[in-house]
Amino acid sequence: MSKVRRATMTDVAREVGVTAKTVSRVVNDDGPVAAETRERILEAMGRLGFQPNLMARNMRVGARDSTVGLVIPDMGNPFFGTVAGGFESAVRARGLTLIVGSSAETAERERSLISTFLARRVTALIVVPSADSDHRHLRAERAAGLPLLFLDRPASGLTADSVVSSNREGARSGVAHMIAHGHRRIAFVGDLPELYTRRERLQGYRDALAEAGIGFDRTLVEIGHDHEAAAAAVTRLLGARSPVTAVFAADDSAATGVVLGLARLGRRDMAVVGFDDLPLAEVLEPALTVVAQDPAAIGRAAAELLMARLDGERSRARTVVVPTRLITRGSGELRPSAAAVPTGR
Amino acid sequence: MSKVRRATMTDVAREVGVTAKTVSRVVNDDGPVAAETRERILEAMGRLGFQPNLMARNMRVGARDSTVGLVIPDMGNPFFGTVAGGFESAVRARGLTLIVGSSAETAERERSLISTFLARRVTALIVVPSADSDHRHLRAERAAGLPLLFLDRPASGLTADSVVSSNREGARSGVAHMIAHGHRRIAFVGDLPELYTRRERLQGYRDALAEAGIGFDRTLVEIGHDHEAAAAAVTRLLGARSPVTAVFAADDSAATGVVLGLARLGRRDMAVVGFDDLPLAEVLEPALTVVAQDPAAIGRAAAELLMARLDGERSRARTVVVPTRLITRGSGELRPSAAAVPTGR
DNA sequence: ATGAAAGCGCTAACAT
DNA sequence: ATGTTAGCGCTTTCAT
Repeated sequence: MSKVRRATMTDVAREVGVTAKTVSRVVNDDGPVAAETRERILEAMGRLGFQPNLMARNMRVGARDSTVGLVIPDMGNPFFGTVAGGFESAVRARGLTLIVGSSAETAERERSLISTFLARRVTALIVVPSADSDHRHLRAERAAGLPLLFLDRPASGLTADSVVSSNREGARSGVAHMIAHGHRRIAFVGDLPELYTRRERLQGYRDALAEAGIGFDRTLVEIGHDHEAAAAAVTRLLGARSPVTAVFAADDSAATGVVLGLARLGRRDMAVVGFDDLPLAEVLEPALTVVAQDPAAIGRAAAELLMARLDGERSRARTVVVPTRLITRGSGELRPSAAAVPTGR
Repeated sequence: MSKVRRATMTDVAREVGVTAKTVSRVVNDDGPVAAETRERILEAMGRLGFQPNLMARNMRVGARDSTVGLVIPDMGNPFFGTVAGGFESAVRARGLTLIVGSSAETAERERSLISTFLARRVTALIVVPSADSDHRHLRAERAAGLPLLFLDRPASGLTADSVVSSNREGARSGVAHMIAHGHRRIAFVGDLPELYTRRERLQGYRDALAEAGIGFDRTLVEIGHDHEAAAAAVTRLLGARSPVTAVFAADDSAATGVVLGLARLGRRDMAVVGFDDLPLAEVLEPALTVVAQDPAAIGRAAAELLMARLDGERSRARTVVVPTRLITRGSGELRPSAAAVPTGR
């Protein structure tokens, strides 16, 4: 019952009366082995419950560990979970295993995780950078040929491959959608201003306004880092002298809060478009129109980029932009309500 | 730019003019080193970008790999993601890293992942079993002292530690809640019958009925494996000669489908209680009453159990049941509507 | 077709 | 305070 030594190749070899090398040949299908010897070795392996020690193998072969290190802000966030899943299923055929950790959006935990992963000699490193992190310390790794990839947000202080959503264009299309339905006073509710994704989406919002010749009003831009903050923001926006008729919620947390705030106010007449799809979006009343990201595709794109690097592709750093898609369900198609339309001059 | 050899302890030692062992002493804070030597070693380490090779260390120390292998059905599912996150933050202080893979609910992928993890010599193994898997093959590992833990569902063919939600009692309380509000015809909509969690929750449903002296009617038990199936189930249940007045949705997918189905029918008068909380639950109209699980607590409980085992606890297999909590928000408190109440005999 | 020796990077157990 | 030797489990290289 106590921790017993696992069978090694040498154990198996001794059982059969051969050398470890011969067992190794059987295990790796490498070099000739007499059919009968192979039989006996396989039998002994089964009997002893032998499993080759991957650590030892990787070490001797001088190969890196057959893992890919992944640093994400939060494992409970289905967006990152789905990205990770898409990545994992794309690389598993190659014998790569995923090793993950949460940075909790802090630069310090991010660094400590990266450092653990490097110590493990991961085959490649994927990072979703936290807001205040700096990646210059990875330059040496990059120079040494370690495939490095940044996800959802670009690296800072370092040029490297990255995969991101089409944040700007996605946001632009979502806002343009509401403009096309007659809205001119459209609020932007999003995460903290230092976040890359928020900045990009805010740009997209401004792009859409500019295209339509609508002036940018900074009082319509609110921070809604969590549900309650976003709900409060909506209340403020609707209580203003010249209230908005539509809201663009730049991430799922903001969208949830906006919907919540509107529900509390009993307002069903506001147009809303969210960024990032929500499982219950179609159940809401009105059903929520969103700019959907494709997290599984992001994971797959990351896998492809990385595998190309592992296959020796030496081209310069690439950024893959994964398209978003507007899913219209009702909330974005509401026309400006009479009640909310400014009384005019 | 090509894959360059990483600096080793010997490289550092040579730089400084000492032996690898001395460098090792500095790195591991193990044994005395002259202050000045230490300085020079640290300097050289920095200059060469030395990072100790964890694989080599683990191997020499005869320790297992400092990782915990985790097999979950789906990384994109926030429930499992949050469990994993809770576990990870609890074990990180111990220097353990999480290595994960998705089984996609298939026994075959589950086995292949387990096998990869064993080959890596993980320190412990955590598995969320897929419906048709068999864990007898892990008996030898267990006997050899590998800490083994089953999550969310028990192992099959093997006695081992496990952590589960209080599925039965949680479901009982959710259904009892609706009974307390006057409902007697309550439907059960859940996942496929072979799933452990569904079976337990169905038992809880029956417990609640029995307590209230309400007969069990198998025609009120429906399968809603995905949203659409659950929505269709609701339509059937309401179209019956003697329609239900309340629905217990035994998992989040069923709950989403039930809410969706009711919305399509325009029925706001049905009591609904879901199992497992949903991010938008409070935004629904009426807001969704749920039996909430506590995935982070499940992860922490798993970490504690496992760490106790690593510390040598040899007691027999334990099952930790993590409590659920009824969150009342409105949908479970609706009284049976006149329209839906059976006309009586 | 099989084996012997050496070594991957590190550390345990002894020296000195 | 530092060094030597040996070996973790495996594979490479070269013999036989």
